[in-house]
Amino acid sequence: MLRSNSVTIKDIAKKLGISTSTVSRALTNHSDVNPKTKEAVLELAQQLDYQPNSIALSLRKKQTHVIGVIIPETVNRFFSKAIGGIQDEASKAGYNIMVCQSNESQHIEFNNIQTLLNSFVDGIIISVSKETSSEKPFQRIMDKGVPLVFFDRVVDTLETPKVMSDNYEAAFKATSHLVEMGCSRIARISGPLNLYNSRWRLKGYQDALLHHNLEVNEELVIYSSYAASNVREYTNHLLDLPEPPDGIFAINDQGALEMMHTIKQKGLRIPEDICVIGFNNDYFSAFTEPSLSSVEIPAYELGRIAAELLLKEVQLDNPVYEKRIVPSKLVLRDSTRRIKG
Amino acid sequence: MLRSNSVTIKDIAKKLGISTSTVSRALTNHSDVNPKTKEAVLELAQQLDYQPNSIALSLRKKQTHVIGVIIPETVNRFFSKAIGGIQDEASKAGYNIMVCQSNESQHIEFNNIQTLLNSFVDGIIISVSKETSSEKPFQRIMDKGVPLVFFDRVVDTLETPKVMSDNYEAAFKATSHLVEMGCSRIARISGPLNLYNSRWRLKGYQDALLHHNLEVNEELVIYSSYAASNVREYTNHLLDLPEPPDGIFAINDQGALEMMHTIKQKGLRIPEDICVIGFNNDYFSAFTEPSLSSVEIPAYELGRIAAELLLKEVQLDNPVYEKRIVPSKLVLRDSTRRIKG
DNA sequence: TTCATTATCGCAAACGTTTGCTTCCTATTA
DNA sequence: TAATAGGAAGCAAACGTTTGCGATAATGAA
Repeated sequence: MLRSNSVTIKDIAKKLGISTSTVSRALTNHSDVNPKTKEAVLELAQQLDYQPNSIALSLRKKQTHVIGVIIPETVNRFFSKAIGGIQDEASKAGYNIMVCQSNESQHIEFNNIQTLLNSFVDGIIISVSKETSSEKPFQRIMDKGVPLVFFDRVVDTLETPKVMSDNYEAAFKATSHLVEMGCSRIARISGPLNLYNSRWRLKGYQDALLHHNLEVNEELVIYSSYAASNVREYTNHLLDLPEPPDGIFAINDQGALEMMHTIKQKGLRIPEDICVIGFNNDYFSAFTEPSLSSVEIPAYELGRIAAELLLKEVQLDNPVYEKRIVPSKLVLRDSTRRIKG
Repeated sequence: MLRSNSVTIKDIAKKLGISTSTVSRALTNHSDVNPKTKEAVLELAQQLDYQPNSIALSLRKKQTHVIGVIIPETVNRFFSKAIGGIQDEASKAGYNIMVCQSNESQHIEFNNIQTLLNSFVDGIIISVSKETSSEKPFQRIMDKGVPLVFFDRVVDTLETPKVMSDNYEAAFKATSHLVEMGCSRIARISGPLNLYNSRWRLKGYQDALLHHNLEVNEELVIYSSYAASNVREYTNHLLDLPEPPDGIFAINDQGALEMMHTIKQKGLRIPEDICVIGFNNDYFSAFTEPSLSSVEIPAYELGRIAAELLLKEVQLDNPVYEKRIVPSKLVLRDSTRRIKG
């Protein structure tokens, strides 16, 4: 509030008996300024610890050097890693980021967008909430001429840069791996199908089964929200089936961990009786009992590339609708390591 | 860039044939404006989807409604939870947050401060890096009249609001619990001692031992950075001691998990041969084998309170140096559950 | 009718910059 | 010597608001 009045360009001008224009030009390395006065300005600026007022700059230049980021939630390790990538790339270019979380709510997500637009961010990077079904809010961003980049959870129908992992292929690989380990009844815990990712992962899972001449059994597919609340419930449901699964492709490592816990409580052995593979390769997965196989999605890289694409869009005037796919990696551990059945 | 020129107060004024002052007054609910014109302004504003330019407002009012947050790293679940608390509290008051991570580097932390000050944030919430030793940068923030609040990792010598957990008591409780479970040679993995938290946790550990008439044995204290790289190394070192520990108070759950893994590989049983207790109660800790006892620090609440204190400081003009301690909670599980003796 | 009061509104400055245009001065050239 | 070029600097507008002050008109009272 009573912010000690910081030194402005005017102070320098007054103290040097010159006009603000000249000071400005000296500071911004423009032409039309005598080397001597320029030096004097720079010296005084340094001495007075002058810092340009970025608010005034933003108003004048109509750009804030801030990019907005909307993610479902920070506590999700995948997204916090992605934020790291975004931030590193942004700060390299002199940009700051303003993070909002949608808490997986379409409504909050909409508010976030409003907030960021009102703050005049130079661009927005977003990974949509699992509720999100309408593309209107995003269309609105684009209509306003604000660069927009999707990452991971994309809205595929919009003509704007996107970066995501090879969801289909990742699921195909993971499922095929289970088959190769001798599993024939493979369950899949799927995310909500309005998410592009969930749809393609499910398709990858299904196609992998077909590719190995296995039938796709709808009773082995669980449609879960990402909330971890009912993991035990559907795990027991699967295990109590007349013909229970002998392999599980979980929604993520967190879910897989809890599933393994439930499975073991039931007296079943992993991987002998049932194989489990996760998703995202969380940091604890190497230390679980048994250690958990997983699919590694390079979250940091996803974020970094998203920022890269956005900055390209912000700085150049001609938009390029680039769609970048980053490869995933199968990380094999004990939870799927068994002699072929 | 080619941001479609949004509608301003001028547009409304022109279209209504009145001055911008009147429009402003109508919009801000000031006096001195005819109810009829006011209504007309409001209606047109709505119709044109007028959004006040927050940049111009910031310049004029000298406040940005943005609060800066500096944390060691987003991927650390403790801090991402805290961010959640900060954000929820901030947005309730119409504030946005700008997050920077120091990556545990004092140098980057300094840059972050610079960045945030240049962005004219209305206040700063910070949890210092583990490298941080100097208090100068923070003094500088305060000298500039920018409200500053520390949370969790505080610099205790500065006269500014702080919120933290009861580190001493938490460590005392955890250590005492191990003693009560029959441990007499309890190892402690400590964080770097320039951190206030680490010092007090160490003291709580030591005092608990003394309180139970056990000797404090320096060879059982490992000074670790938070980097997880050398966990296996020092775990083996401890286990290979002539008189190895029969209890471990780990630096956090992540470290504890890896330690448990190493311990089991060595053929030792948990908790029979050695008890392990962690810190922070990570979400996987209920599912490890054995499940991991831990100390729960309410990170979200810590963040929320930090924002609460900061906003109080921002909005009122007279600063209050409040120091808030939030209680921790022992979460007991199988890794310390054994018959005494 | 006249004066004072009040309601309503506009003017213009201010926040801290940038920048197109103008101005002034010096030095070069014919 | 006069014309001109060009270097160096200032003026003022602009970005979108808010707000103190003054202006105008209408209203009421005397």
